Amino acid sequence: MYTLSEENYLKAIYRLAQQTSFKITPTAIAETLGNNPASVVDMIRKLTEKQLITYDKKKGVELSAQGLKDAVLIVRRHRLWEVFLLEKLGYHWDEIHDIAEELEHISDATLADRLDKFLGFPEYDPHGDPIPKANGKVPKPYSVTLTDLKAGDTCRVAAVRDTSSSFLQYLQKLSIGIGTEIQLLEKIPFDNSLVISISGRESTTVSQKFGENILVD
Amino acid sequence: MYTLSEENYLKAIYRLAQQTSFKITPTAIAETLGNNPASVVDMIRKLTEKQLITYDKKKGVELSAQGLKDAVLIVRRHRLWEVFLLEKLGYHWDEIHDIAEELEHISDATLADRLDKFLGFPEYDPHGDPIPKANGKVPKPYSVTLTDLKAGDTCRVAAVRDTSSSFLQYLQKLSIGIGTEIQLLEKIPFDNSLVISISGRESTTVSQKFGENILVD
DNA sequence: TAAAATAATTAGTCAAGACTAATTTTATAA
DNA sequence: TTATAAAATTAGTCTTGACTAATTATTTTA
Repeated sequence: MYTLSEENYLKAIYRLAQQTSFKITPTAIAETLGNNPASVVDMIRKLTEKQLITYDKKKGVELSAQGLKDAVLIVRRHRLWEVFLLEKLGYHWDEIHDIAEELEHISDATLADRLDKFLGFPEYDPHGDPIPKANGKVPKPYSVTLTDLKAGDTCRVAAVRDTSSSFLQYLQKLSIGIGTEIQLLEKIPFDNSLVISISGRESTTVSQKFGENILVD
Repeated sequence: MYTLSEENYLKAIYRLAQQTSFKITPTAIAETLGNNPASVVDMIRKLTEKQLITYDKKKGVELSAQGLKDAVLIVRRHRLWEVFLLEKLGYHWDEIHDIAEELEHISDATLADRLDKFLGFPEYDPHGDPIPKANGKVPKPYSVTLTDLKAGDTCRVAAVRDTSSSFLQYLQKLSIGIGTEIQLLEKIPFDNSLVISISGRESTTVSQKFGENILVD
């Protein structure tokens, strides 16, 4: 299909498009991938030539129909492999992301669909992200974060935005997983820290950054 | 661990060492990988620097202890993934090799062992090749080929040497699989063709090349 | 609006890993 | 044993996808 690099750019652009409503700039892509903006400009040229994206100073980078289709497939594969690693091979929450980053590039045409069937057509991956369907349809992802709540509100954790093992290990330590009930007790105006109660237990304080990475139902 | 290329060279050298008793030359490696001998010489230098192989005009290329260990792990991963693809995802015999060529490079440290356990510690892959154990021990592969038999001998197919889909599809057409009974009726001296009876049915003639790629029990 | 800061781009470089063409070494055959 | 063929090696090139440094555009901010 494409090179590893091309696939990673497509995926990064797709993720940015999902997460933010701002236009997608070379700098934003560079930050996402940990690359130099100059390298990104090169790849933008390449992907534009292959008609996988369009780039316009005003509108930023956008996926073409084909680019979107390809990006969705990569995300589908990633999330299916995560389910496999967790459910079938017994990995933990915080271990699966990096392995799925490799597995998502396996290119066989029928692999994703076979895996999907083998796993029983799961709707969400272990981080709560929706798994794109075989037809390319993507269930609407959760979008309300803990920081969007008002003091006093109670919710359940539906998904996590950051899937790094450092974040997931922190969640583990706090006994937070998908489905955990959280009540927002207070927002500290100074730095937007959040005082929360996890599963009805005594209160804990977490940062704004933490709250922005917890998606709730 | 290593680059894709390095891993493929290690695997190719390992396979050659298993298959032939001749010394392993740059040309032989080049043929195996479909590369130019000049490229092979470059990589021999690189792998020698990394102490994964030794190279001596007299002895040819040999894997070091470390190189052997790494090569065996790659082969272990390849064969385990083949079992997974066939048994769990329902792929056919002739489809799994190429996908496993990609999957074998997934580098997580515990993946092979988890997969092994998940699959129930299989001894052989779908082509009859022995799956190296977690401790690096490799069960002795089958080594007697159809061409080694005498006219009149009967045997069972234990493994196939060539795992290309063209060969496997040919076997499919002849209704030959692992375990199939074959009797060698006659060897044609002119070109070493073999007249065989498959599962006791009427005779078929196959080439010497064919016979060399069927390992029997 | 002009100055300063930030972002985007260009130009040139580098490493990996392939290639071709040319040369040297080794093996085979007359 | 010399001539020829085959194999190995060297030298130089190419592509991919990164980089840095320098330059040009575009935003912010004073």
